[in-house]
Amino acid sequence: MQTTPTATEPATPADICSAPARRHPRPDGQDRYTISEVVAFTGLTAHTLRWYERIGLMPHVDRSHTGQRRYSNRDLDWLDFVTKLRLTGMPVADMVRYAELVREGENTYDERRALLESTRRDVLTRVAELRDTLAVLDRKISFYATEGNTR
Amino acid sequence: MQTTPTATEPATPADICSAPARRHPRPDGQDRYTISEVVAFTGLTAHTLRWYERIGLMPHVDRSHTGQRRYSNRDLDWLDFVTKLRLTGMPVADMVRYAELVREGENTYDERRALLESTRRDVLTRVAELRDTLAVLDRKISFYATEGNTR
DNA sequence: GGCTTGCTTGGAGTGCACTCCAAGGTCATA
DNA sequence: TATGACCTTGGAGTGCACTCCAAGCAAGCC
Repeated sequence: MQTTPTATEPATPADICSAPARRHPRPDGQDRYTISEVVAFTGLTAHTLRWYERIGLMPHVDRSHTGQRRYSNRDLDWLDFVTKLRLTGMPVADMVRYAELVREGENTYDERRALLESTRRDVLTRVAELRDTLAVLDRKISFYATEGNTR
Repeated sequence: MQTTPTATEPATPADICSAPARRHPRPDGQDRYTISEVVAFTGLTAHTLRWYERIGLMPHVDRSHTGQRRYSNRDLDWLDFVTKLRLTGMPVADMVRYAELVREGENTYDERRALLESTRRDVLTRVAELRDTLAVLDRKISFYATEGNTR
């Protein structure tokens, strides 16, 4: 899963001074975060995080001795990646498929690469479409800006 | 509504030789298309076209003497634009708002421009996000391509 | 005239991605 | 040890953007 020990930026400071130093930013923590800390990091809701786990999009999250979730930096990396995939418009089902491949081990490298390459193509198409749209928007905007100096 | 008489490319030829010359490609037709012709043009379904009209996303489509829809080139231009907006991820409600402004006339130019400019900003953000994602994908893909020469 | 194909409507149904709820257990601080 | 914020679960609910359905009218062809 080629997880690099990514040092992320301080992220949203949120209410860092109201509570007794809730230890928000990722870098200075150890490797066990509560669900609400992960919420603060990723911008996902707790509901969504639990849901991701239910549908098999998260590789088993560790638990405290009382059964509460404790996310690792590795989990956070995974969530970052999933978030990126999500905003390409990739369906959750496909992401689950990828997660399965990761669980299955190294002999799925080929299929994983194929999946990512297909996603890559989709992204390129999407970018091209957006550029097109941008051109249309610019034409309309400049029309409204010049012609539309009403009042 | 600054509708330019856009001459579009031949689009999908479809089953142009099976039926008695169904007059598919836009350019050579006059200004009245049936719903199924519009389906062939836009790739939208008839359901969606009727739904767009119901929710106020279409500026009143003309009807035949028996009440069937007859779309004009102007309508087709509008649909092209709507389709572009749609794939920026703009919510349909916002597009309806824009359609309302168009119906209200020239004194809404300012608001229309503001709406399009905000959309434009969204598109730029989106493109930047996609570029980011592309970088991540490329890293992973090249990892799988080199490291992953299993078998 | 009969058949097929296409169009009409209001309203109900679908699929996706969350999003929320109730009921209860846990944790940190005063 | 009590208070209040936080966490747990399964299952139900939500919002968006379609998508489909049934019932019926209309047009073109044999």
